[in-house]
Amino acid sequence: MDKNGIISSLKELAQYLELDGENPFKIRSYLKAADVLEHTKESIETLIESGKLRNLEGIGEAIEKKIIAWYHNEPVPALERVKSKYPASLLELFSVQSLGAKRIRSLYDNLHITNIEELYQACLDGKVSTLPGFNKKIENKIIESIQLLDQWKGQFLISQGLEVGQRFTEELKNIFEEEDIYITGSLRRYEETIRNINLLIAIRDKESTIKKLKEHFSPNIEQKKDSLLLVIHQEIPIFISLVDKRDVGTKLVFDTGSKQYVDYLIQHSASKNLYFSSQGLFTHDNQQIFIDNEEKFFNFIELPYLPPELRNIYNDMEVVYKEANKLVQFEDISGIVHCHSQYSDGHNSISELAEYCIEKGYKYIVICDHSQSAGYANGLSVEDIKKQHEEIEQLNKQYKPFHIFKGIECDIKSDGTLDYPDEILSTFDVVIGSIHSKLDMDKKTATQRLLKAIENPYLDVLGHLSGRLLLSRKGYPLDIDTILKVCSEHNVAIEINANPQRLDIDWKNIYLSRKYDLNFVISVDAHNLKGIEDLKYGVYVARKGLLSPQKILNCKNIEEFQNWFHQRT
DNA sequence: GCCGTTTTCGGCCCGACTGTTTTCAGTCG
Repeated sequence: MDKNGIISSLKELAQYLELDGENPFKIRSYLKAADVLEHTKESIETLIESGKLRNLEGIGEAIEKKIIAWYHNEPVPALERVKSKYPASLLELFSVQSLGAKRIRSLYDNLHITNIEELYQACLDGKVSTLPGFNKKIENKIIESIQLLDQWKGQFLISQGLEVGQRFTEELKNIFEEEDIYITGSLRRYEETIRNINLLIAIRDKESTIKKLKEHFSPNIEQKKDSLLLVIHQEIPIFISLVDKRDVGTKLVFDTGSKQYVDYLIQHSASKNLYFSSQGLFTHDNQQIFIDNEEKFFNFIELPYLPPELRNIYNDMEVVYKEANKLVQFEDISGIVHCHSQYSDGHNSISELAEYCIEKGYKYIVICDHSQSAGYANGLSVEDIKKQHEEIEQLNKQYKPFHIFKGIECDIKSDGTLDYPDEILSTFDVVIGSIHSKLDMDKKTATQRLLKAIENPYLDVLGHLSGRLLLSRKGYPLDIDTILKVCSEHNVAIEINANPQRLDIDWKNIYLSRKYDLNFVISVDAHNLKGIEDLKYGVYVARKGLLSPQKILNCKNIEEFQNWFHQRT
């Protein structure tokens, strides 16, 4: 079993034990071990062979033994025992909101519910609300949560898609040395979530390509009319289409989409007496025009080239074409904002984070740990803040000219106040305000809560605006237009949270906010070094929202960045 | 189950919220 398999097994064991009513601390130690393993750079082979597994904090004798057994594909008695007691499908229920181990156990014992479908039916029949520990409200919440899960079923985060897509593309490149392979579809457009991975192979000879694909991926391959469908077990469905090398430009445009944008191109082509379809581009007398790159295609139909991430339908396409080459690029980013350190729930020290940023060529970093009321995330006490600021001042001498800014991700409490008194807030260079608690609000309450926070002169940046977690939690309802308007009046910047689970503020709202004079920060919300690499997702969100680098604070150099925050206070 | 230690067992993260609880259990972040 590989590392990911072992991590999943540890989490699975923890869930089974929770169902079984085990000691919560024992359960937590399995989860902690899974977490430690997940954040260890070293491979599982190295850890086991060098005997270093036990050196990891949270892995003792018992867990080490289990990991080694899984590694050698041997059964682990503790897991086998609990597995035999409950149907595996029961674990699905942990993904339903309002359900924890106690309630799941009650559903299983009393109503013999073993999966989400049975649970949904039992809720519709009104059976769930009659159980002790449940009621009508909880029953309705469960129904709503299952409906959302159903809506998200079969979807994946962009980060998951890219990982699988890139890995698979490399694999294909080894098989097809001569052909060019492209990622297309929603993955190439950097949509927040995707349903499948679309690849395009530019081929010389169709028959031999299909033969090769079948040889390598049989029996997981299905041939469709003019494409091939590959289903890799437990991963994301992969569609592969093939195109004559001479026509790769046209096909790339068609396969990249979006559907609405391609429809727009079809109409536009028709106005030029050209016919554009999945088969290619044709003249009015059905002569195919072969085009071997995208720029030439756009040239031919007399439209400006549009980068894939912008291929959507906007209210005003003229603006999109006009702005397309002025948009922020990855290279424009000077500093990394919103990193959690070991002071709260991050995995790395401030110096590790800083050194990583120096190595990557960034000029500064803003450390933003959680504030005091975020107990679950080890939020910083006033004492911790003093200690952290002293450490940062020390490190700043050492790392000069690189600069570490003193930031905080300060909780916006349920009444809209911030989590520290003014005299503490004034000690930070950057205050990002975010909501982490009491997410179940109506639109008016949520809007008022944020407006109150925005009016606080110490709030510099409004963090992950909607509170959504893609494919797992809807954001709270908000009067977004009012919030953005008031932010511009108070000169509060908006965070573009680049964590692929969030991508919050939504790019569509960035586009709609063009009428206001707003500044943005592309922040990583990183909890480890790898999280800093999420920056790219934020850059794509900003580009989709048509932002230029002038609107993005962390495109500024150290002095300009510092000045912007200082002139606010 | 892990850790640290006063070496062999006690502490481990917890506060807010929700429901109908009239003092607590379960879930969530």
